[in-house]
Amino acid sequence: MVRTPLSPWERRRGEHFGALLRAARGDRSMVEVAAAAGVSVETLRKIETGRAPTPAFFTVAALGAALGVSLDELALACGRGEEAAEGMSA
Amino acid sequence: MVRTPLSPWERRRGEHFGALLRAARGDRSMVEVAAAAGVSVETLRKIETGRAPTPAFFTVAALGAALGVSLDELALACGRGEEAAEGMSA
DNA sequence: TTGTATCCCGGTATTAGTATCACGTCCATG
DNA sequence: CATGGACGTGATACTAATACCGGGATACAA
Repeated sequence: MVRTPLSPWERRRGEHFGALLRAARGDRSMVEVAAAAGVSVETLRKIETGRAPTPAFFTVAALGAALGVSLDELALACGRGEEAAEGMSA
Repeated sequence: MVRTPLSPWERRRGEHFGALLRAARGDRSMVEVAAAAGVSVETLRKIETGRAPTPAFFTVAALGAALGVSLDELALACGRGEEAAEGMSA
């Protein structure tokens, strides 16, 4: 076992992350946003449903651009309460 | 063969992305930043050298938090090729 | 009813990310 | 010179993300 098998909280973070994206999608259809972001509808669905808890950075960036949401806010909303934000002693 | 085998410009984007992270790391050591971000040094090295052109979103988020850089700026600096790929022939 | 459009889920296939191991190198220190 | 730190690279292992395929359910219009 060499790779980290996705912690439970990572799964939950993925669900929350997908919920944020779905909320940002609003009334627009998945096909609409997926096409705008340049990803497949299946991928968008998996991310929104949390079945893809840790999507690629540029995938999220494209979705964020298509949805008009900030990546920093997304990361902040999902990464809070985790050591991912440590090291800010600067 | 169903997955997109990473376009050449995606590879270049990954190199540029890694260069940005390395620049943001400054004089700090890889071990330092990798530990702060919660990723392995090898992963950070691969991302910086561009051998991992499309890292995970939260990995980038952790690195961005450890380095004190904005995810939006990172995506903007590298993701501009997203829509530019339509007319980018070079 | 039929047709269309949206959403949703299962499986499948391939690539890619992440982590560990082992090697070598450079530089600074003892 | 020897040692230790950090950097770099190659190989290896395993999980995960992405895309494609088929299915289904619901809602609305013709």
